Amino acid sequence: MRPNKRGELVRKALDLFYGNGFHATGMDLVAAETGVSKTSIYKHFRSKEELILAVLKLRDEDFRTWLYTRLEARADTPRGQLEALFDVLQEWFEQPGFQGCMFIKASAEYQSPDDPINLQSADHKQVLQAHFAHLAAGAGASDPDALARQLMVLKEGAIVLAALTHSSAPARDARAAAAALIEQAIG
Amino acid sequence: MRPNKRGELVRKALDLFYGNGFHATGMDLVAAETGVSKTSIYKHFRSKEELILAVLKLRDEDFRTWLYTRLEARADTPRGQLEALFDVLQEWFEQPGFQGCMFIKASAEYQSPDDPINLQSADHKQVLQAHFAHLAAGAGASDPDALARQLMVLKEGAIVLAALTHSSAPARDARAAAAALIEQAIG
DNA sequence: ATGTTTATTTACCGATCTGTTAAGTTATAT
DNA sequence: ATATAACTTAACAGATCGGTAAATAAACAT
Repeated sequence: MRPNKRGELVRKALDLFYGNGFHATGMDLVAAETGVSKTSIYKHFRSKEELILAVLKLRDEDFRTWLYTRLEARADTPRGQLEALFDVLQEWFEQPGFQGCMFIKASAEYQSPDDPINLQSADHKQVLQAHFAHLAAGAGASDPDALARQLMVLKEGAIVLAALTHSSAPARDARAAAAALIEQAIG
Repeated sequence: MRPNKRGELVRKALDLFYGNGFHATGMDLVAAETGVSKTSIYKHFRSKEELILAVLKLRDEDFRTWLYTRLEARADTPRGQLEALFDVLQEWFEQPGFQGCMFIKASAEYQSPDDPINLQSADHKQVLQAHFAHLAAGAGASDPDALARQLMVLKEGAIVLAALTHSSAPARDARAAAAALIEQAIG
């Protein structure tokens, strides 16, 4: 398989899993939609689980790169980027294909605490929280970790409700709440 | 089927779906675990989807009854109940079988916007939000709906993160955030 | 040109999926 | 006692699940 063909496969599999769910998307469909035969898929991934893990890895990279880039485009100070978080998330919610957070959905379908899919999803959230804590520290927050955790709560809540209501309105509610919390934590 | 036998069936199906997921739980397993034959199940529910909808209806009643009861046990004023919300949620997170919000998981697996399962999940959130708005109005909030929406964002975020991290810590972060928002909205 | 690897198609495996059919059992009501 | 309904077991569809084996075609190096 050409090296970039594998990337196309994972990327297309991402769309299928994201749009239809993990259990509901069979490997036959993945093969049909990617044009890669099932035999070839299983040459590169020993199981469906391994393919899902590769998909989640790609999603983590894509999403974090996109988020960080959009935050930097909106503000060049740590505090400004924290305040811009829910404006950027609102952009995401308003994109045509928005269907919620892939990691939340993955851990909802594979909820055993020691399932690799669950662990990798938890890791994604951990990396994001560390980034927010880094920004909070740069902005001079008295307790950067606490502010980061609070922003994470708002972020996950906004994503879930935006997906459930098919509306970007929760981003505005979260934005208002975040502004108050940031003001309180930094001054 | 005896009238209470049907209730036992739905209740046991709830446990199975909640613990294993919806697609991952087959009707054969439901029949085996409930002791109700598959034929009898299909006498009362025309499809798996109808059973799931009955399960969600039961969950909505159970959860809201439990939540309202616990809130009233902790405070007898609207504002007090709003402030107690995340203490009560923390109780939930620390219960042995806690596995996140069933409605979020249901809408994650059946994400088509017009899927009855998705619509019923959205309805549950709507009813809860209306209750919070009622409390906020009783507490004298200047914009009760806005406060209710913000609390919903915190609530969903706390639930998702508690499930993902297998910890009740997000309840404390959400509690602190909620206290600031309530103080700001009511004074 | 020839041998070797690499990828593809096609068909298949056993298990499980939702849902049904047919025949037998149990309980209830008259 | 007997008719009727409720419920059971058991087997069966037809489709799909994740995953493989064998045969074929294309790319490659020598």
